[in-house]
Amino acid sequence: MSEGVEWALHTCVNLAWVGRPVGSARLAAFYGLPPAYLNKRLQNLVRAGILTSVPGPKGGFTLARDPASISLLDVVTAIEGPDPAFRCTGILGDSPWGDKTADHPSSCVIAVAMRRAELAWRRELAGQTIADVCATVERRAPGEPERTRRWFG
Amino acid sequence: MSEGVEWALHTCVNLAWVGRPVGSARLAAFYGLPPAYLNKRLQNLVRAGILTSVPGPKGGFTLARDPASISLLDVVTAIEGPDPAFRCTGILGDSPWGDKTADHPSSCVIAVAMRRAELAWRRELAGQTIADVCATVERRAPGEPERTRRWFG
DNA sequence: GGTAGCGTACTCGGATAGAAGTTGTCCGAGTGCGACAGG
DNA sequence: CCTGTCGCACTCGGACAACTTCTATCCGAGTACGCTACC
Repeated sequence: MSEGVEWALHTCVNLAWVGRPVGSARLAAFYGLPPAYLNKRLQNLVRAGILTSVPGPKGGFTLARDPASISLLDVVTAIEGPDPAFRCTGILGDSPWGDKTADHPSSCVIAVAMRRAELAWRRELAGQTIADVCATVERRAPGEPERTRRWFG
Repeated sequence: MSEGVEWALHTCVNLAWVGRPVGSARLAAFYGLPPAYLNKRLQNLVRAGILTSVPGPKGGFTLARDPASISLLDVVTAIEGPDPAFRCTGILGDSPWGDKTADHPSSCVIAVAMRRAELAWRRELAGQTIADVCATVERRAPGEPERTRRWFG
């Protein structure tokens, strides 16, 4: 899985705490990440409707909607793309008595088993939101949001 | 995810049906796959203790143990490696007040959430064995094992 | 005719190229602020 | 002193390389069979 997923998730949490536009350069400086590349990843989140971007001075990135409505799956999908990790190429259709017209991703027993596992993965990710992460961190370290907000301000 | 995972899974099912050594060339011919590359992947399964290899004529690959004791997770892990898809690099330690000595993969809320999801994925995969897949296919197409055995023989 | 030795053909196994995706970098288009000149 | 205009600095956004991983291929080491020659 892309390393950008980790960056995007942590950045979303920071943005949830700050609450106003922050430039990619400053967001990257917080973790010592390459600014341009983080920018490239945040663009993925903008296209997915997770962030909104504001150009010009005082511009930057902000969460496009409430943190409680942004699941971890949303972020992961925005970065990694919508394709499942296991992709059935339908090699059963290439077997001696294979049917190339059949819908193998749906009929192949192996493909179904793999998709079921991936669905369980997605369900877990969809059940956790950015707001949940923020709440857990805040419960563990109550001063974290304020401290972060100050650093970015 | 590597495409070789799909090849390895289907090949394991075929090997379970045939029950005796089959060379990688013939296994690859069944699906029209590149023989040498399939061989390379089956070597991964040998190292993982899933298959046994027999050199020389009449040689080839065989399941090393009962199909009921080979889970889909075993095969996936053998091909993809033991590392989890999401890898916590501990960027929290690089934040302004980050602690580089902390065990971030265990303490970071995001890392924990991602690992939980991946655990659900692994659990689903571990719950399905090659024998289960064989049984499901056989229930749907009763003649499949015999037909496959004949093609390889 | 039976048997020991040898050659051959076939297998796996690891070392070697090519393609694709990820990671990293750069520069251009657009925007808001601040300075400056004029009224 | 107030206001309209201009320049500038800062932002995102997409286009352009370097590197790692995946895909594909080739050739060498080892083994079992089959043939041959000998007893």
